[in-house]
Amino acid sequence: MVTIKDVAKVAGVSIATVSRVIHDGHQVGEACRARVKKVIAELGYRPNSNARALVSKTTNTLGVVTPKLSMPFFGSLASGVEKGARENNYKLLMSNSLYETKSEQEAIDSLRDHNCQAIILHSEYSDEKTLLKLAKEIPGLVLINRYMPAIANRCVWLDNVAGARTATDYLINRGHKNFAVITSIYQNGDPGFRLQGIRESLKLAGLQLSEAAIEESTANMEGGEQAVQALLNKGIQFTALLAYNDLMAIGAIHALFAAGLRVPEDVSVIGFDDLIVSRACRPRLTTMHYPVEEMASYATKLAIQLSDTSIEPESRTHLFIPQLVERDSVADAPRS
Amino acid sequence: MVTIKDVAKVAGVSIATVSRVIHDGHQVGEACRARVKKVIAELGYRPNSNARALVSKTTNTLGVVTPKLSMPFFGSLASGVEKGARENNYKLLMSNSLYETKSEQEAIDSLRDHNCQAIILHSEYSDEKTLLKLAKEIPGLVLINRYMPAIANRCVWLDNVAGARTATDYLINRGHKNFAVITSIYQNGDPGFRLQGIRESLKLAGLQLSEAAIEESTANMEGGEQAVQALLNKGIQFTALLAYNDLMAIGAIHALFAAGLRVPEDVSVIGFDDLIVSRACRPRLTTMHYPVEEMASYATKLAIQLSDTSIEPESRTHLFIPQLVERDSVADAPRS
DNA sequence: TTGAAAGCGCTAACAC
DNA sequence: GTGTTAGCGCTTTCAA
Repeated sequence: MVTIKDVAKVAGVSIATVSRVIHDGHQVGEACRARVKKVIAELGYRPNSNARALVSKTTNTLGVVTPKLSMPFFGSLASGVEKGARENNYKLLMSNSLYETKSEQEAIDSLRDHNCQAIILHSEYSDEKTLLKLAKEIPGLVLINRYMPAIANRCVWLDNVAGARTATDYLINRGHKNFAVITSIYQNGDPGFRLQGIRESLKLAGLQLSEAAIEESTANMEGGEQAVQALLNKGIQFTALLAYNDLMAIGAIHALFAAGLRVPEDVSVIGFDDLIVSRACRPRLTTMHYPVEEMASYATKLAIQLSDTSIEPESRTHLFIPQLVERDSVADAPRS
Repeated sequence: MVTIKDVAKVAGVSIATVSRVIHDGHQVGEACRARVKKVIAELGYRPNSNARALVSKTTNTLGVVTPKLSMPFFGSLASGVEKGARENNYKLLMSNSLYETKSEQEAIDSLRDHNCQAIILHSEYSDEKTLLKLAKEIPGLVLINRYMPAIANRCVWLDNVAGARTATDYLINRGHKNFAVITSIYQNGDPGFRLQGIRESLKLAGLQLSEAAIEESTANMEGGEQAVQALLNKGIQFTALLAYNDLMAIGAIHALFAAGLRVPEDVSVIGFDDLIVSRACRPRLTTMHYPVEEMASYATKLAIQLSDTSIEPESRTHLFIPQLVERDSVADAPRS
């Protein structure tokens, strides 16, 4: 490993001078700078970032904590963070929380040991108190996909209620009157907000949504399938189905076809998230676009900005609005 | 920030003693150890990993370089690495190469600056010379999804040829005689091997595969669609279609249905990779399972092992075999 | 414009 | 058992 000393020795200068030319210091003579640069190139010298971090206390390192990278949604989130990090010349430290409060905490601690200046956290289960405490301790902490009024300027989140309302209104405008909903058994966070949006829109339109027409299951394809089967078994009549997310919507489509119903001719189905799978099913899924990757890059830049405590943080909110993506799983309500 | 000095002062011992109890040193008195531990807990002391890395030259940090995290395949890869890292108590540094040789190199360099001891690299475009040089310099470097005989014991790869043969043989055994193939325009790496496997099996079975029945396109859904349209436009007759990967297979299914052909009744389609999308399409895709996540964890453990140069590396090969996953997109050849 | 030197937080000899 | 001390590679005063 070639160190700053080696460079200094070969170039015949002091290590201070080498350090200066690395930092583009203008207080170095032309000839000297050129010589040092040449030696650096020849030796292939690269500053040791640990040493640098130790003395300067600035690591240019950013951490992300997400539940599980193998889920496409979080892959996109990570990708957005990576983009933001790269553009700002930051390194990216990554840790999965596996949906557990304990490993989430461990993940965060480990990032702090590394002097991460900025942290992007996707937390569903940690309670507000923990998060608030964390936010106080780490200036560069940004929450993604969660909103807490007390630290509003450090939350990058999606208006799930508005998204669900857009989806519901769209179905209403297409003439649908009989709705069913499949959602997650865990109603805290996103699922709860989306259900709320659905309820609001339906109520405003004077439409009924009986509790029996709301089926809870796991938030994946299998869950979607089971939920629809349950709905069908109960004899619920519906021409429009709102799913908590794309995966459930796709499971629903499978179950619907299996039951001899056509999508969208008999039943219109709408998803939420706009994952890549939504273009894989047939019919292609109409859904609400969740701009995760964009939000993640945004959150990254925000976190980096906030980590510089010399800058007064703006007290603004960072809210994104999901957009409807029309594909082929929704049609006008059939004339009955 | 609380340092080892603070702990020493409060506990009334020297920093060396604190360091010893941290490292579970058995050369510390019972009472003393207990007291130090108590102080550590009270103060919430956590060792600074940069300082630690600087002096001990061991960072317990592992890096991954993949093209793009938002692609489900790489998300799974990253997830597997994360698992391996977590299990070995390593931190994970992540960098996207975006399919460019230049940023791939930058990504690797940045990992080296951080004293990563182990690196998992998914490289498609770097040439062998570069890779070989890198491997020589970094003992803990492991290549995933690429095989180079010179460093066979540091490659974790998939037998694409065998996988393609399995897929092809399966179709042959189902009575198919008229084959078509859709593959990537880039034939280096995976696509080339898979095509080779197809050719081998077909030849062995005495079946023809005209060049016209092989259509190249981009390796995604759109590409799959276009390729099938091109095949159809050319008037190619086929009852079995082998796709380079799941995404192309799904695009193919869309195009087939659009053309009034049924899958699998008229045409059987088989994919490769077994991404989550393969369960999203209808019919569900029969495909070859690529155990990325498992391979990635394996590669991670291997890299960590190799990075410890005191251990003699085994000179074995790390080859994984894809398995057939039967779902609903393949049927017996129709009687003509 | 350049160099000497202090010190970031920690580990690991080496003393006692 | 426990303390003292010399660095790890670097940045950053402070002098010259």
